[in-house]
Amino acid sequence: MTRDGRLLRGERTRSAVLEQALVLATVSGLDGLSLSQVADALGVSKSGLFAHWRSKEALQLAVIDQARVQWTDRVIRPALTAPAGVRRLWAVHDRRIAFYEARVLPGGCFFANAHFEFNARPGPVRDRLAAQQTDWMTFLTGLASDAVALGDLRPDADPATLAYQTEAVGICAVMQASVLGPETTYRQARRALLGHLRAITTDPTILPELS
Amino acid sequence: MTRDGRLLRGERTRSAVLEQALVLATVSGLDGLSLSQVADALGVSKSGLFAHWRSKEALQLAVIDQARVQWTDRVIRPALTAPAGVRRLWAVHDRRIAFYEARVLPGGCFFANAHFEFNARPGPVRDRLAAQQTDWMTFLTGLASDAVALGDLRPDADPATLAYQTEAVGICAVMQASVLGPETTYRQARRALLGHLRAITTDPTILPELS
DNA sequence: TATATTTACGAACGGTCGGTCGTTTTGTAG
DNA sequence: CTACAAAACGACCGACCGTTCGTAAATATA
Repeated sequence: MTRDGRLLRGERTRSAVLEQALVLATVSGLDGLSLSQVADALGVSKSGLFAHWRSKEALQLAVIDQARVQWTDRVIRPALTAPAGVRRLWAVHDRRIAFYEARVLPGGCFFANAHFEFNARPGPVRDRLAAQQTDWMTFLTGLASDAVALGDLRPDADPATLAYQTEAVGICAVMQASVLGPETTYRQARRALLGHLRAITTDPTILPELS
Repeated sequence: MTRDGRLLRGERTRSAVLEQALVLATVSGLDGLSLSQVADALGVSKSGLFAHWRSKEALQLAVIDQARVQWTDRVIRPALTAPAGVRRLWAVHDRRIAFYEARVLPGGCFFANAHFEFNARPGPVRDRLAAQQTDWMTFLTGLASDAVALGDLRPDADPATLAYQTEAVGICAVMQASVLGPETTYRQARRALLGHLRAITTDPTILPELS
């Protein structure tokens, strides 16, 4: 247990900076972000940031980790309360859309923004983003696989394809929301996946109705 | 017919700049792009660019138009040779994936990258990107609608949902290609949509086999 | 030839960027 | 109170940004 007030202060500002940087990164981009921007938004000095991170890149990597923590807390963990199988896969998708709906991040989805920003720029940032993406797809594929193994889905359903479709519908949602309007888009995003799941499930009664 | 060699020279460099800027924008971003970068890549002077576009923003808008022309030439127009109906919708998707596969743009998809870069930044650039996106979705919805009207698809198929799913699978493809590998991803992207189309068509024989 | 017109250039500007450094402030420990 | 350690600051650096401006080169017209 840390009782040193100096360290406590450091950790407090450190986490405040990460939170703010995560928000700003979804608007200006993870690279478009400027350190002055972050510092000014928090009323701290730019040079003070270098006491916590040696370079901008180090801060960017920390922001990625922060985004992952947020995603786990607000999307994955709540969804894990649903029973394993197709209902849990649906819960993850539903929570994800709810996360977008709640406008937690003004720029929509940190991972989508950052991924498209860095996917053609080799380096540690791109690598970490890619790792997050593979982890996420592995997670989704595992959920789909469980749903098949538990008999919730027809045995010929391909977990990889289902994971791909789930991710596709989710990404497309956050992409279109700012253009076609959130309400229409998110309804469409739920309808598209739920309709598909109901079509391949062995027991439609365990899934919510199409609205 | 313009015969003035001065104007001809201007148009030549103008289009060369747009072509180069489009390529670089998919790597560095439409805003991350720097004018020196574009100028150096072509061996022209940075100040010379301002003879053609009054500001960086004007160039960005021109690049968007250039990207639209390229997209029309390489995706839409070739697909229009397919017979109207579900085959044409499939042809558009297939050509789109082929466009990604051909690595025409090193950063994957200009519109996806630019959209995620600007979707939270109000201004003329965002507005034009949004307009392109609505046009594209209108186009896809029209194709789906035709497919229903022609009797290629079951009458209860919803064109808007089908357009949404088509776009989702396409976007997800270019997103995942750099992470999961192009071959797997693009096969998945084709399989996902083709499987869905075959499931809702009235005559599966007019569509290619699932591979 | 002389004169416009258009494209393209080099030099320079103010501003912002990421980053460094020495110092001050804040808190702990003897 | 003194000595020390961590956090935060202000001033400053070189590099690059988008942009402006006066000028030279190329091409048209007379």
